Amino acid sequence: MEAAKQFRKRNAILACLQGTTSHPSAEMVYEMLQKEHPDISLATVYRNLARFKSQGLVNSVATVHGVERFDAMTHPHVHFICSSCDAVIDLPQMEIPESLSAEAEASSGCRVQDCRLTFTGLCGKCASK
Amino acid sequence: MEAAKQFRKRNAILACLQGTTSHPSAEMVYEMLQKEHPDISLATVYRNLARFKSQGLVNSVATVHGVERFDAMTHPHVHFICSSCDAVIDLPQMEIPESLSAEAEASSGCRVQDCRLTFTGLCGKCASK
DNA sequence: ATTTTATTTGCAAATCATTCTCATTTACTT
DNA sequence: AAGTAAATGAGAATGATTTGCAAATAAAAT
Repeated sequence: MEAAKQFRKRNAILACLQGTTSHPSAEMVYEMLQKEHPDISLATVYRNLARFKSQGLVNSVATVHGVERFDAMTHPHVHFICSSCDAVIDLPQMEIPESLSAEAEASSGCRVQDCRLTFTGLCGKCASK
Repeated sequence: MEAAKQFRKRNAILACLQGTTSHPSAEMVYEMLQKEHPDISLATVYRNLARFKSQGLVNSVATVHGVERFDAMTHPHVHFICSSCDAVIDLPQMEIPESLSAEAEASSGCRVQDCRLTFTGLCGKCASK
């Protein structure tokens, strides 16, 4: 059984994002793909991340120290950013209350398309140091 | 009655942020100060914004198209970002439920220091076009 | 299968926001 | 007035991201 020849690198980039919960940056994706595709270019990673974003396959969930972090999970969820180690962590147990978006629209006249809830602080590891 | 001579530009930068609800970027602050201080340098704006941030006088509330946006309001509140015109708008009517941070800590073992709730969509103006 | 056409990619240069260096200016202290 | 420390301006440096372009790859047409 062969991997499809089409879009080999593009698919690898998407698979990389889908196979991790670490919310990597473009550079992190590039490094993660080095073994599998030693000849990949960083520009290709950026290009395809931009494409995925415009297709709704991938979201940018945060910008940490000026670096964009990505997530292949399209279902909106809650994140935690560690200010010590810069980890971006899912909080899958938590739900964003449905009512919030409606409340926002009602109180402001805006049309809400997306809602993001992000905590900052110290992750478990860093807190215990 | 005279304005203090001390820190004239620094104070102007802080006053600028405190006198607007538009969540400007460093560059926008720089432009807003052109009349009052035509000789100010962009580096000074960046330097002082960084200082204010580390002093807790100013928060960075969002990064829009790679550009950091600032807010002199330290009381945590809810924001709306228009994906069409890039406005960052306060939703002062809305409260972030107190319980959320506690829930996040309980479910994750993280120590929450800050909580940010941000909606994205079309602002009133852009929605009616 | 071979030619034609369109898409994807690598590389390097360009861009843009932000930070840094360093010489100068400003304000405070004596 | 002279000394000292902090703040500033100007421009160079940095770092992330984007872009231009030519080469490689894949798809379509023959």
